[in-house]
Amino acid sequence: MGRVGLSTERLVRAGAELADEVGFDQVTVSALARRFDVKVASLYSHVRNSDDLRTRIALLALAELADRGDVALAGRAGKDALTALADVYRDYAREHPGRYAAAQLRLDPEAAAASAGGRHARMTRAILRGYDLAEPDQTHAVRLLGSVFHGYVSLELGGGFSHSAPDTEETWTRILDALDVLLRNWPPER
Amino acid sequence: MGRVGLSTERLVRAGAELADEVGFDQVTVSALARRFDVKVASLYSHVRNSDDLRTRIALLALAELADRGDVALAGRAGKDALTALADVYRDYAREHPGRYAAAQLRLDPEAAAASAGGRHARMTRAILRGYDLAEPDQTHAVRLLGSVFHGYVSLELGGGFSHSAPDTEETWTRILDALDVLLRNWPPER
DNA sequence: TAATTTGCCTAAATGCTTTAGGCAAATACT
DNA sequence: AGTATTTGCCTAAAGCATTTAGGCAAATTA
Repeated sequence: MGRVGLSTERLVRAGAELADEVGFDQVTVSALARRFDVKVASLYSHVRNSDDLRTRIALLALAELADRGDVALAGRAGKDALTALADVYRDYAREHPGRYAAAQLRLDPEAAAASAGGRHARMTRAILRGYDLAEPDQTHAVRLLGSVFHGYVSLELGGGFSHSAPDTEETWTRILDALDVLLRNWPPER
Repeated sequence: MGRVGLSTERLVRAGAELADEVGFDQVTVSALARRFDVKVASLYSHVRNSDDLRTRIALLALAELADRGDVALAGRAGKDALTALADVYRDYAREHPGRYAAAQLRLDPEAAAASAGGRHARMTRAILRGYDLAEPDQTHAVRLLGSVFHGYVSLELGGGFSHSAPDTEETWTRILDALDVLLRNWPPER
């Protein structure tokens, strides 16, 4: 009967933890209510609906990722920076698979604008300052890096590379080596 | 009253169409029943449950993709083959976004074994025959290609590259150019 | 201390999932 | 053809998630 002390903040945080434990698509208003030992309807004062909850978890994940990226990039350049940011994504996905899945949620334009999406784009661009790429090649490269990071991480997480030699650790470092080489020798438009 | 002529085959096919129209996660046994103008329970004779339905849609998508890949690769090698297979994935995802999302479904080991997953791996390896890569570099390269294809396609589909110049068409061809160069100059282990 | 706001509640409607059991149409057998 | 069996879709019902409306009591403010 006493008050548990709910708030949008706490719900989103707990929702993120729940996502990491049982998967983002298992994050439900009901499950969250159970976790707080509170009736379902009580959550609807703090969160508009199920969709709103998920969107907020996505925004949290994007912000956390961007924060980690900032830290990782500080004082680094070139391949050092490339590896650091790549590892941020990969490590985050492995530590927080549910949050990482949330970060992939397709956001409506309003939420997207309020998200840390811009910070992510800027971080990737910052890496490319260590390489000699003029526009529009820089944008092409930003998109390639985004594709590789996201693609590799989500395939690895989904078990796409499982139980096959060589181990994924080795592949990851070799892919980063290869990207570094590629960025230093970006082919001119033919 | 009369019989509509349901079958697992037809349900899965209709489910795939539904996925393309409203999104894979909106594919529900109920929605499918509505589409056939049949009571929900009737579907349970043809499909074990909701999960079974989704898994079957995923297997269909993987098989269709592999079929397209086979056709595209026939008679091609080197960069030609690389571009052809890459376009298969990208085009399929744009024509059938719901099926493509389904193909990303995490399958249980049994379903995975019965899936066309192996064909996909073989196709990518076939491309690499046009380049000079020995193991374990070949596996690293297979994983890189998988990451780029999947990563790019899903980011583009999710609107990750939207409303920004240059257009994604241009980026796609430049990324394939870059991959071709990279595969021809794969950096040795250092 | 009284007034107001806030936090969680009960109640109820709607919709998806799944199981159990039934009847009639289609198919196979004599 | 007539009978037996299988198959296809049905009704019924229980369980759980989502969402809204309205209420009471604790916390906050005046």
